[in-house]
Amino acid sequence: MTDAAIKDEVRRQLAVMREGAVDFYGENELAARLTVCLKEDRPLRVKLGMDPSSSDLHLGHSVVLMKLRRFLELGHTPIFLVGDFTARIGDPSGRNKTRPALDADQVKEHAKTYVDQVAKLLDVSAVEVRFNGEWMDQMTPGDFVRLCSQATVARMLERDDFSKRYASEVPIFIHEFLYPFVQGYDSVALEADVELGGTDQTFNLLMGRELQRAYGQPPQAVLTHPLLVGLDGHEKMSKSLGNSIGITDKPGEMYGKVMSIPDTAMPEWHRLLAMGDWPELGDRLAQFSDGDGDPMALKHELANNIVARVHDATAATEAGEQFRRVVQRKEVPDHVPEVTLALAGRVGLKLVEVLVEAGLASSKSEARRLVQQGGVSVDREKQSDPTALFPAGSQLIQVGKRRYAKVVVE
RNA sequence: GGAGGGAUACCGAAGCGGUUAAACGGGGCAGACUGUAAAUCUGCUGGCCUUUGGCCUACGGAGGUUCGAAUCCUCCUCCCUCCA
Repeated sequence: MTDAAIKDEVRRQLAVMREGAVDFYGENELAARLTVCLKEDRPLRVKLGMDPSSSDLHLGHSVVLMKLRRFLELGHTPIFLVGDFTARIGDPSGRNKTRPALDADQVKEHAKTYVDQVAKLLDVSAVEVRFNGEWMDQMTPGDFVRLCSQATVARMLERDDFSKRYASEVPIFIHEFLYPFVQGYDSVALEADVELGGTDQTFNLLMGRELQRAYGQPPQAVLTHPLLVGLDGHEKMSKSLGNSIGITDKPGEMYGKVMSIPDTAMPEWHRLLAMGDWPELGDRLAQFSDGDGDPMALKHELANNIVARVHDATAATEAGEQFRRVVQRKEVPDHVPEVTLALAGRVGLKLVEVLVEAGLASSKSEARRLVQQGGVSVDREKQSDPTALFPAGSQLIQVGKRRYAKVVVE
C-alpha cells in the first residue's frame, strides 16, 4: 500500500469506528498507531468487557457488540472480556445504590451462557475471549495496593454516581472504588489499543488510559456509545428495570416488545441498533419524524430487522405474522399452552381455581379480581362470576389481551 | 470513641396510640380508547374463605406497656451525617 492509500484507509476506518459513538478519546493517537499497524499488517487489539452480573444480555449490549463486529470486519482483533472477577465486585457505574456482589458460582453460571449469546451477533471463533480472573486472581495484595495508588479519593468522589449518592446519604462501599482500577488494569493486561463501552462507562474506560500510562503502555483509545433507551422510552434499557429485550428472547416476544416502544423512540433505536445497516429504513424514519410515513409499518420493519438479526429472517417473518394476527386482529395464536387438570370426583372446578392452576393468575384473589374487572373470557365469552363451575372438557381461557391457555379438565 | 438522624408494602414516600391492609407518587395488572403492547382516561393492586361479611399475615429484629401499637418503652441489628 502506498502512503496515500494508507492515509485513505485510516480515514475510512476511523469513520466506521466513530459511527454511532458519542466520544472518541485519543482519536489522533489511534490514527497514528493505525497507520503503523497498516504498514506492518498488524491488527489493533479491541477490547469490550462485560460483567456476567446477570445471565442475560439485552439489546442495549448489542449496540457495542455490533461495534465490536465492525472492528472485526475491519480486520482487527476483537477481544471479548468476560468480567468474572469484576462481577464479584459489582460495577457502581450509573447506580444509585450498591450492586449486589455475586459469589463465584453465580458468576460462573452466568458466564457460561454469555459467550453463546454473543455468538448470536458475531462470529466468536474470530474473537479472543478472555476472563479477567486470569490475571486478577493471580494478583497479590501488594500488586493491588500499587494499582490503587494511581488515583485519589477526591477524584473518585467527583464521579457523578458517587457524588449523588454521597449527597443523598446513600452508602458507598470501599470496594466500589476498586472497580475502575480493575477494569482499567484489564486494558493493561490485554494491551488494548481500543476499548468500547457505553457513556456510563466513561470514567472506567478513561481509567484504563491512565493505568496503561502508569504501567508504561501507550494509552488505549476509547469509544463511548449512547445507552439504548428501554421499552418505556425513558429509562436506559436494563434487565432490572424490566424494560429490556433479551438477546435470548423468543422471536415472537422480541417482535412484540419492539412494537411496544413509543413511536418517538424509533429513530433512536434505529440509529443505535442498525449500526450502519438498514440505511433506507433510516431515511424513512427521518421522514417520519418530519410528519410523513406510516409509523406502524416502520415499526414493523424495525421489529423485523431486529428479530432477523438476532434470530433469522424466517423467524422474523413468522413473528410478524403472529403479531398482526394475535395483537392487531385479536385472533387466537397458533400455539396455546395446554394445561390438563384433574376433576378429582367433583362436579366442576371453580373458575378462580382453574386460572391459578393454569398459571394465568398468581393467587385466587388475583384471579377473582381479573374476573371482576372483565379480564377473563372462556371460549371467547367474557366471564363475570369467579365461582362459575368448570365442567369436564376442553376450553380456551383468555386473560387480558393476549394470555391464553387451553384447559382440559378430566 | 462521642453526638444526632433513620429503617414502612415491588420501589419512593406519608402516617407517629384506635375509624390503617396503611395516604400519595411510580411500577404492575385489567378496562375504555388506539395503527401498536405508545399516549390518555378509569378501576384494581397481601393472602384465604361459605365475599355488601369473616379470618390470617404485615410497618428492620426480639421483648414490654396498653382494652388496643407502624405509632409509646427497653434491648438488638443495619444504614447515614457530623465531631474525634
